[in-house]
Amino acid sequence: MVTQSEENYLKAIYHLGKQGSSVVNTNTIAKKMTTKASSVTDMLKKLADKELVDYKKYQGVCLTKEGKIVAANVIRKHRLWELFLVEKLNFSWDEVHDVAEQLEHIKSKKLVNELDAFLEFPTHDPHGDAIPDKDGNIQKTQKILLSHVNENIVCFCIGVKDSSAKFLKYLGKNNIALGTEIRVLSKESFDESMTIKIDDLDLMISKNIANNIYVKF
Amino acid sequence: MVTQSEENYLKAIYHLGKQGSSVVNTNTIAKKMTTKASSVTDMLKKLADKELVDYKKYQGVCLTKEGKIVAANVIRKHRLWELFLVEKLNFSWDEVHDVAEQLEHIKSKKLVNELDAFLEFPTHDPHGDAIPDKDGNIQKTQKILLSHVNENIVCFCIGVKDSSAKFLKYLGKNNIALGTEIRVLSKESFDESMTIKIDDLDLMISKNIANNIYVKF
DNA sequence: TTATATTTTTAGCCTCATCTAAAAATATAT
DNA sequence: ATATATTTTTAGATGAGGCTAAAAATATAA
Repeated sequence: MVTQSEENYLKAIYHLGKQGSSVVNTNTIAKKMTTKASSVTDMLKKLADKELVDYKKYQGVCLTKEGKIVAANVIRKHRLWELFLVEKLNFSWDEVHDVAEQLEHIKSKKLVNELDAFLEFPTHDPHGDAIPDKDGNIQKTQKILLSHVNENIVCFCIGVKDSSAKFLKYLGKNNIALGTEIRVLSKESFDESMTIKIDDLDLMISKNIANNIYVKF
Repeated sequence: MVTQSEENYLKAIYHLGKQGSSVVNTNTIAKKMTTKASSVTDMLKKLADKELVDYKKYQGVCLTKEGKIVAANVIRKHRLWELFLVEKLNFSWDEVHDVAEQLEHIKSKKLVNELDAFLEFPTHDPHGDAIPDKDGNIQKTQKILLSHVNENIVCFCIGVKDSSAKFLKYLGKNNIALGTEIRVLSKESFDESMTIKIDDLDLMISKNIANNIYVKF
């Protein structure tokens, strides 16, 4: 049995390394999880005993095959629940995270599969992140930062890098959601701010904003 | 903060006394929760400190007003989730319990209220038990055991006393569900078995079965 | 009413996940 | 290369929730 806490560590390692394949440091994990390095060390030992991570003292960790499957499954559940909350229960995309953090730990194969079917086998969550399939495989799409799009090009919002409630609220206020069409009108080379058109409305955004929106063509 | 374990104890006390108002013994709780009496005593002290129960050493416990609200809220969540699983995710009524035991502990006011609305403000769960409202008030309906119904009377299944998977499976096999019309054809005074008609099919049931089905007229 | 049985509580110990403080290993800078 | 800084691990403690075994309170029976 994998505990809730163990699942959270596996998820963090998965997110910090590329799908958990590259080595992640103790301190990095501690920061991500707002806990102490000593607590991380303890947990890494436990996860290593269970063969969910490859861990060498002082050398960092990465996930084993089994560890990746567990992590991907937790993330799958998290993202399915997020979508459920937004699509069926009127949550806005900045409200879903805390609840999904709880729901992702519910243990029931049937529940996940039925939820998946109920949502008609979605591929992406409300933030544009891909939902891993039953086997933990995750579909990669060509994501480009809005800040890298040239003048007079039309693109579509497919996700965000910063998914803090504050940023999501800002996007909501300016009618930027998943699928929203964005035309880059002009780029200011001085401060790298840009003017974009959304629903026939012009909007000036800073470099910082443009750097946190993923788009595709 | 009320922990998951505390919620489970409150729920047990609620179920064992009439809505937690009557005094419940340590051993009774221990049996219900398949734990040891000593563990129960420890928890009762903790709950008493938090003013969720009224507890006097050796004299048993009952819930305080606050304790009742917490318990009713957990039960409300449990029953809403059960209904969700059956109505939206194709669970059968003998499959829902374990998952609902997990889901009932998810903390989010918005989630419960939206789920309630999504299910169109239901009053009863898939086993026929009333769902407490937001304030913890529970609607009582006139429940009669099928075994007490007289010959030639028509009634409707509104719930079960025994909600074990085994019993629920038996009912499913014989097409007895919530709302099913049941006509009592004859009662055998010798062993108190009865013959009933369901969907034009005659069925012989033992006293034990008839004693675990609630009906109304 | 005294002895016996049952129930409940106490005392002490265990595991899990966390912490602090100190020690050990590794990395960086002069 | 040696001293200093940083990172990581170890050692020992804590609180929650559970356990066993023994003691204390209550209930039952002779």
